[in-house]
Amino acid sequence: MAFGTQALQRLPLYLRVLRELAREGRAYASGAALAGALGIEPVVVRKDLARTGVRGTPRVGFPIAELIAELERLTGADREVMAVLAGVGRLGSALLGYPGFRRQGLRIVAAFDAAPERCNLVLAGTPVFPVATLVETVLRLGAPLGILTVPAERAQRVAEQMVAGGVRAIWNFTPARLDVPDEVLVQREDLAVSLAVLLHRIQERNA
Amino acid sequence: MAFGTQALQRLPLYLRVLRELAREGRAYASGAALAGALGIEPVVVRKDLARTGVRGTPRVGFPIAELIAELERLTGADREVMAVLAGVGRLGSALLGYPGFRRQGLRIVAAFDAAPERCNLVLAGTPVFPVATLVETVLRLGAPLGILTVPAERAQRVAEQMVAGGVRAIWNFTPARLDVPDEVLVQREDLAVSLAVLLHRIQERNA
DNA sequence: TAGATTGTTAATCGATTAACAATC
DNA sequence: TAGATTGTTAATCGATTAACAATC
Repeated sequence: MAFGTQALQRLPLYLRVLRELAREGRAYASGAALAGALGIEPVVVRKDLARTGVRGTPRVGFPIAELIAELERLTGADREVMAVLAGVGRLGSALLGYPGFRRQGLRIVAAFDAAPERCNLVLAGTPVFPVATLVETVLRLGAPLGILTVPAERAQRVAEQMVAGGVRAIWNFTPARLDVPDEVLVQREDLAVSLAVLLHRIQERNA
Repeated sequence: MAFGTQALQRLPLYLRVLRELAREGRAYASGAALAGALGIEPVVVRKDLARTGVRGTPRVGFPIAELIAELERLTGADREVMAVLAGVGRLGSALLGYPGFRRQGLRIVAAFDAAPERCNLVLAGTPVFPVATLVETVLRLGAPLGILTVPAERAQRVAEQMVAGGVRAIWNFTPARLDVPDEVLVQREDLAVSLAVLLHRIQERNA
């Protein structure tokens, strides 16, 4: 069963609430309880959960453990994915230190930077290498995912090196549009876009 | 004319391409040129631009300067918005140093942190104060926007302090759901959600 | 006039919401 | 049996795509 982008974005939110409920010792959760915790409509929850294949019981709710397992599978949290990160600036080191990623199955196994003074360090458990060694290191490690946090003007070149190293997907935190082969999946994470949306909404609300 | 979320997210992308074209000395851009640069369909560009109210000329294209001015207005980049930031950890300092925000009209006028050793510094031009002074400082400055980059377990409390200080909107970088008055706009920026979407897509493509 | 490009209307697609039947 | 909750079908809404008319 395929999930649309919107439904997909809700899955990790359900997961978070369900883990909280599991920690409290609950075994079942109603759609209404999940909806309430997230501030969304119960029918949305029922539709989403129906598509996971996990069946609820009327008057009882959905089995939490089963839902967690299935949602972890759907969000990729049940397996480890090796990643490399290029660009150990402020944002790059913030991502290296982000504790939640590990829980979602992301293993950043190597980082790269152009500045010699940032190389041969270990940041948050991840060794930092000179960017010149990126292609060979990614090839050797076989990491399928590249995280791009370099300055925008270097983004295309480093992306190409990642592709040469064999990554199948790039998580692009730069505003640059990347020209890479079709089979390489690029997900853009653009704070400037988010800020523009936020500022527009603030304006709209003031009007 | 109201923009939906999707259309709204494309506006800053048009803006970026148009600024680039303006820098090259171009005065007009066709919808097809914009579409090509962004990898989207020309009809989407025409629809979006039609809603800005800027009219194009057949065989010529859209007037770049006029479009830029209108898109800056729609994305809030034509006015300054004062913001305060709470939580000067790795992510918080990354945001303080992000050069693009300034260009979009965001002025982070004060930052706050619970750790004394991070207070009374100036980071990327922004002074850092003890979080205990947040309410009074925000009241004094009149900043309408709060940026929340504290640990998740402190998010609710700091959000309440921001609201007490009078912010009208919160840009929430924590995974916490915030319970604030309805009139306070909350925009969530959840990297865990993005990562889940990315991992799902990687899995899907491998299947 | 011919051709390229904008602008618009209609069709399609996907997501959300409403209504209600099924089930424990 | 009654009532609460799940599951599903139909209606609505919004965004995208297709087709084509209008314009320079």
